[in-house]
Amino acid sequence: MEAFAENGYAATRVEEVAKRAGVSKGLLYLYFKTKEDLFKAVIRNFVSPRLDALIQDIGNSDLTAEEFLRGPFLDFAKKVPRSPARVLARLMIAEGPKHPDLVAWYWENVVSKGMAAIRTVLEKGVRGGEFHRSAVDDFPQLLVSPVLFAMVWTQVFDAHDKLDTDGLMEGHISLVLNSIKVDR
Amino acid sequence: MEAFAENGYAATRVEEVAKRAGVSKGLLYLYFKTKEDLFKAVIRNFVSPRLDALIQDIGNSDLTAEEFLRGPFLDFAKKVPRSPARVLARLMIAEGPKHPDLVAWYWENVVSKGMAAIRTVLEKGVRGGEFHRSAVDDFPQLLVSPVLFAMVWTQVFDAHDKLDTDGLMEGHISLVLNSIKVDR
DNA sequence: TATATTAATGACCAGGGAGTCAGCAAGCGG
DNA sequence: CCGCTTGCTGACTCCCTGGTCATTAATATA
Repeated sequence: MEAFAENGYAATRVEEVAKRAGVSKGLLYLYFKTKEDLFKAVIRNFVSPRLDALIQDIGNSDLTAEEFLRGPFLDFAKKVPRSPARVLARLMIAEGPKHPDLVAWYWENVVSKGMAAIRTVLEKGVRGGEFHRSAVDDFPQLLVSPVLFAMVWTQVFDAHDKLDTDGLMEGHISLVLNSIKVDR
Repeated sequence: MEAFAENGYAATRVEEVAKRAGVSKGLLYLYFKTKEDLFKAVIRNFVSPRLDALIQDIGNSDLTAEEFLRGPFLDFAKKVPRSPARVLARLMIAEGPKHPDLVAWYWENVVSKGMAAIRTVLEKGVRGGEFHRSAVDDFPQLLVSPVLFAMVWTQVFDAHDKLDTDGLMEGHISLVLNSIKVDR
């Protein structure tokens, strides 16, 4: 994963992967048919455990929708943009279009589930009278877009302008809540 | 640009670029010292004219801050995610870390200027009593993050879930305005 | 200890691509 | 018409890397 993250798929040498793993190139070809196979396996093995941990982390709590957004969701949003997971985002963006089945897998196992989870929370907020109906109901992506943005920014522009990702996320959540909360 | 956009830097053959340009590989090496040189020139030549056009487009009008966001800014935000410019974003994300001087140039000529422009508009809104002070003043990135998000989404996940980018942008702007506008 | 089976190595090969360069073509000046 | 300059070509070289496979090491079995 480190190797692919640093150099991208095409520029990464299989031998380099082998070296970092402390094995010979030949061994990799005993376990993976091709370089592409290896790549896909690397991605999947990177994602799966983290995904499980995340689902566990967020869990099914009895929080209100706002508490959920200010709590577990904000925690997640603060953590991810500086975690190793951000390189995954860059890889998926860069290499995705060339590996459609990998994207399909990622879609099914990560993105669509995440989206569904967010929809559920928002729906709960609306039904419970906490939130107005608003654009985020139709476009839950609006809740996550700063997360992706921060992941990208920290990898591309950090040297030129270090982004306070925690502040960004807090600002984002408060901005959104301020817009959708039913005021009493 | 097409070639690099399709395959990424490493997987693009210089000969392929030459073929699409209708010249020989040798000629490219008369004008560009190396493949990397060629790549940087391609990016710069792609960005520059569009940037000029954009600046012209937005211009200095006498719109209120809200009118500006609902007008020229929203137009821009709707147009970009499905324009050829989106492949540029993918390329910068994918290849940026390997070409620091290209990122530096892009930062100076595009990103920092864009950010400054947004700050100016928000500042005007606040000073004119249209807007509250809010998180977007500290993090103007929050205004653009859905644009980047949409550019990425349309290139990676369109096959699985076609995103209504226009709707997303309209929703975003109304959400933000709803949050920061001073109500009368 | 001897033998069979499984795990792992790394030298090797074939294909491909970045970069070079001798030479061809086309305009230009006399 | 002829030399001269400039623009351009594509065959060639050399290196690199994905993938193979004969060989060796380690482990299990008898």
